[in-house]
Amino acid sequence: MKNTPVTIKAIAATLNVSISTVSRALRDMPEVRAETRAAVQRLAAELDYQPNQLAKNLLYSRTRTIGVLMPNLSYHFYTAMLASIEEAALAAGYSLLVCQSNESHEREIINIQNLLRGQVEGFLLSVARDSTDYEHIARLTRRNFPLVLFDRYADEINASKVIIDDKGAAYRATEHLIEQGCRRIGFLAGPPNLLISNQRLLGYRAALVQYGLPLNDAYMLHCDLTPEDARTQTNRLMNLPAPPMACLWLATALPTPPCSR
Amino acid sequence: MKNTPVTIKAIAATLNVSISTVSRALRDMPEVRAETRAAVQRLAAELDYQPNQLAKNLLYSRTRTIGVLMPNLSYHFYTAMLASIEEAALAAGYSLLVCQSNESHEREIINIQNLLRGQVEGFLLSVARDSTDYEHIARLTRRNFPLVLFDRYADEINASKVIIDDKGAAYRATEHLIEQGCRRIGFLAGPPNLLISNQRLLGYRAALVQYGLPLNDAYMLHCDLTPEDARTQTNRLMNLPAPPMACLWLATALPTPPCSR
DNA sequence: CTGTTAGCGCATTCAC
DNA sequence: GTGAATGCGCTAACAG
Repeated sequence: MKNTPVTIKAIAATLNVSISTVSRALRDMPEVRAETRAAVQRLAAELDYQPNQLAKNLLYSRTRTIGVLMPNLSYHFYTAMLASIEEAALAAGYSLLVCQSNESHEREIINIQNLLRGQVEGFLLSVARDSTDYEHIARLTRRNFPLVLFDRYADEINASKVIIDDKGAAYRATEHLIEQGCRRIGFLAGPPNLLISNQRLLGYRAALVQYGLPLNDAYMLHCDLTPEDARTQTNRLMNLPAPPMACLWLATALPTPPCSR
Repeated sequence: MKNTPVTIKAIAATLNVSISTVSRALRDMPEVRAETRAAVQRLAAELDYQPNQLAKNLLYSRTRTIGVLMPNLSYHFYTAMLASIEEAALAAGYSLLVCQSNESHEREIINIQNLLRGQVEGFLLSVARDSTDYEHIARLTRRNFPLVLFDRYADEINASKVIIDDKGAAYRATEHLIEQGCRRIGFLAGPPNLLISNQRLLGYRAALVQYGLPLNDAYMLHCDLTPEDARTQTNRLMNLPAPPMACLWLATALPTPPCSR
């Protein structure tokens, strides 16, 4: 059960050298006689010695672990992000402590606590749908704790952010539809308390205004990111007396719709 | 930058008590005078004292962390599993170190190394598509390292397994199609070196035999789990002179097909 | 009720 | 070249 009973001390004892010599030999330090080093390394290999990372962690106060907090991994967007994050982390010799908030504010708080307890060196996080206040995150930034937000963010949070130009992108997408000849364009936005929803909505509205099209509230619906609600809201749009000729979705935030083919 | 400069020792110093008293007070041990405990706890709260988990880890040789190795999180099946695993882990006070092998044998080996280094207390893993030998996993079981396989397994691996009756399920599914009147049934199996692929294939074949239907090799294709190959193999089936009237997929292992609606 | 000591496994001074 | 001693932060005997 015990993972690694074989310690540096044990090696030192059987070889009749000191602990520090073993430590040095194992790390190929120059000031160690070749024969001694060889002997130590041979025995270490034989015993399948594994340095105790826990001890090193304490000594260096480092864990080489990054906490990742995702709203929901059933959105393919986040899964794809996770794959990339993992690749970069692996290349840098880091591991990932991964949690999902399931879009819940409370879960987000609990998870942050939990990750902190696991002594992550920093956080990557995308805020949950149901998070409205950000005190739990502010606590991190006040401590100057390494933190990067991605995709979903909030102006109140003073941290590095990896985001897109939500407003501009929505503007250009809307513009494209207008240029294709669409005059009635629907917009299925994400939850109203998510900043990216509103930014995109702004872009959409700006484009309509710019092109002299009417702003019709019936064409702008919010969706709470569940497949059910996505369906409900879509139906509401399509059942309008004059249904939209095209519709923009907050695609990255929507769960992959069940595929019926 | 330093996460927790405030240690138990610092508190002890400012309060003029011993380190152990602080330790005891903080953990609500009975043998501490009420006033002392109150004073300690007040100061600790004020300073936002956080016990150094690294030190505890070393002391107890425990990390409360479980390693999870998934073939690929873009398969919705694994994402769903991860959500459940996480829930159970959280409830038990554990964190998850998550890795993806991306179906690669080498990545699987590297990830196991990596997770071990992160000092996980045990593993949950589903073998990668490209893993043919299992020496890297045997190394774990030989050490008696806590390990549970799920979904994908191998007979050579001597560990607890959370799996389904692949053969029986495929048998019943095939039987169902036969009862619906299908006489030509296709079977799109997973990669040949995945045991679950073969188990399901066995069930399919057994059902055909049982019902006196011919075994036609042209109806049994392997698919390497990429969307591209899934499409290719499906086309091969459908372009047969007498294409199958129905087809069984190794659904859990296939990536969610891009949804075009 | 409280303080002192020892030790988790390792790296790192500082001596010799 | 090598060894003895110190400490990372904390808990657990063992005294008082």
